[in-house]
Amino acid sequence: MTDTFHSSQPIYSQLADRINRQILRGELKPGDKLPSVREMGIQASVNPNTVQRTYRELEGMKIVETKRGQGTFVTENTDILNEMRERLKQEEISDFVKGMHDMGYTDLEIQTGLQSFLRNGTGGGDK
Amino acid sequence: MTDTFHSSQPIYSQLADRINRQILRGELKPGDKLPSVREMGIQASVNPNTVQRTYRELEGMKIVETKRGQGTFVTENTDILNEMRERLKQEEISDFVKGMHDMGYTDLEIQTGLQSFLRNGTGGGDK
Amino acid sequence: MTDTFHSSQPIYSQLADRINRQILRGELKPGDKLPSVREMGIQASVNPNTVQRTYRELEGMKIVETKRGQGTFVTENTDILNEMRERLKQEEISDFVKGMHDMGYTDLEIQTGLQSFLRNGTGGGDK
Amino acid sequence: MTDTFHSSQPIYSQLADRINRQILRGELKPGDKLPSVREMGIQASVNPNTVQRTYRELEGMKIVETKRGQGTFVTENTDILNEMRERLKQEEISDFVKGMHDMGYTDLEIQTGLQSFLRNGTGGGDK
DNA sequence: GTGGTCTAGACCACA
DNA sequence: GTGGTCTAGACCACG
Repeated sequence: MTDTFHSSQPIYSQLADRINRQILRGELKPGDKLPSVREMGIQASVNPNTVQRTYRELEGMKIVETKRGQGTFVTENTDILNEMRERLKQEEISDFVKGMHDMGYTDLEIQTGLQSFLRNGTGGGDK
Repeated sequence: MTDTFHSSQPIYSQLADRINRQILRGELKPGDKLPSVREMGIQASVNPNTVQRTYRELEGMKIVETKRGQGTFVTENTDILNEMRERLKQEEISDFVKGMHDMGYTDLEIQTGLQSFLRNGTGGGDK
Repeated sequence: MTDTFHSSQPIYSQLADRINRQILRGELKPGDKLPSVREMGIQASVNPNTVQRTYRELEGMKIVETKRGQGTFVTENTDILNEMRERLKQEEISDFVKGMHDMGYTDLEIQTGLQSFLRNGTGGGDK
Repeated sequence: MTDTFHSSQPIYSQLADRINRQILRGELKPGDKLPSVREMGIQASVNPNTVQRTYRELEGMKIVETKRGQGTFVTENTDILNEMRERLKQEEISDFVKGMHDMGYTDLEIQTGLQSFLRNGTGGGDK
C-alpha cells in the first residue's frame, strides 16, 4: 500500500478515498472487516484519531458500518456501493473532461480520441 | 497565474507543462515572446536557473526557439505544435482510461459514462 | 587525461566530446560505467553540476544511460554508437574540407595530398 | 578580421599564421605591401613589438621582405610561396589524419569518407 | 554511495 | 536588457 499523503487535502479524506478505491476494485468486499483504528493507524502511519475521523466519514456515506465491540465493516447494502461507484465514475469523468477542455480540446476530439484508444489500446475486448 | 508547485515532480518540468498548456489553449500563440528567465523567475517565484532549465527543456521539444540577446519565443512551426497537441491528448486519454481501469470500471462503463456526460454536462453542443 | 578546456566552447560540451571520443576509440565500451559526477568533477577539476550537465547531454544523445543510485553507463545499444561514429566522421571530414577550401586548396589537391600522405605517412598498411 | 587570439600559442605566431592564410587565399599577392607595424598593431590590437616579431618571423621564412624606409612586402619569389603552400597543406592533412586515427577511424574509412563527401558535398566540380 | 533538483550569485556574449 | 555558463553548496530519493 502506498502510504504517502500529499498536503493539499486532509489526510482523513485521502485515506477515505483510498479505502473507497479498494472497495471499488473488489479488494474489500461487502461485509469485510476493516483493520482496527489502531491497526490502520500503524499501517498508514497516521494518528489513530485521523483513522477514526476517516471511518466516521465513510460511515456518513453509508459505505461502512461500525458495530460496537466488533469493528468496522464494509456495508452489505450493495445499492449504496453501486451508487457510490456511479457517483465516483461521474466525478472522474467530469474531472477528465474539464481538464481536456482546459487544454483546449473539443468534445468531439475527446470522444473520437477515446474511442480509438479503447479500440487499439486494450486489444478490442473489455476488461 | 497559479504559482504553486507540488513536490512530486521537478519544478522545471511542472513549469514546462504549464507553458505547454498555455500554448495549447492559445494563450500563447506561435511567435509570442515568453517572459525573460528573470521575469518568469519572479512571477513563479523560482530561481532564474530553474526557469532556464524549463526553457531549455521546451527548446529540446522544439516548442520554443531562443534568440540570443532577444528572448525565448513560441515556435512558429505549427506542425510541431499540432503534433504536441495530438501527443498530449493521447497521453491524457491513456492516463484517464488506466485510472478508470484501476478503479474497476469497464471500457463500456467508461464509454457510456462519457457519452452521457457530454450530452448533459455541456448542453449538447461542442465547445 | 587532459584536463584543460578552451574558453570558446562550453565546458560541458567539451567534456561530452571527450567522452564521445573515448567511446569511439573503444576506451569506454558498451555497458561500461562512467565515473560518478563527483569523481569526474574532481578528475576534470570542474563542478559536479557541470559534469551532470555533460551526462545529461550524452543521455539526450542516447549514448549513455543513467540508473538512479547506480551510476551512468555507456549504452549497450551498439546501433546508436555506430550511428554516432558515422555522423562524427562526416562532420570531421566536412570541417577538414571546408578548412582546406578556406585556405584556397582545390578538391584535387586535397585528394592527392591525402592519398600520398596515407601511402607514406603510415607505412602503407591500414591502422 | 577576427582579432581574438587564444592563449595556448604566442600571439606573434598566431598573427603570422593569419597572414600566411591571407597569402594562401590570394588576399595578399606577391609584391603586396603589408600594413605598417604600427598600423597592423592597431588593426589587430596588439603591441607593435609583437607585430615586429611577427614580420621578422615571416621574413625568416622568406615569405616577406622588408625594405628599409618603405615597408614590408610579400615576397615575389613564388617558389617560396608555393613551397609554403605545400608544407601547410601537408600539415593540415597530417593533423586531420592524426585526429581521425585518434578517434579510431581507419585509413580506409578516411579515404572513402572523403571521396564520397567530395562527390556529393561540393556538387562534383572542383572549387 | 549514486544521480537529480534547486538556489544564490557571478561572469560572459550578444544586441 | 537578453540568454548561457559555471560554481558552490544544499537537500532529496533511491539502493
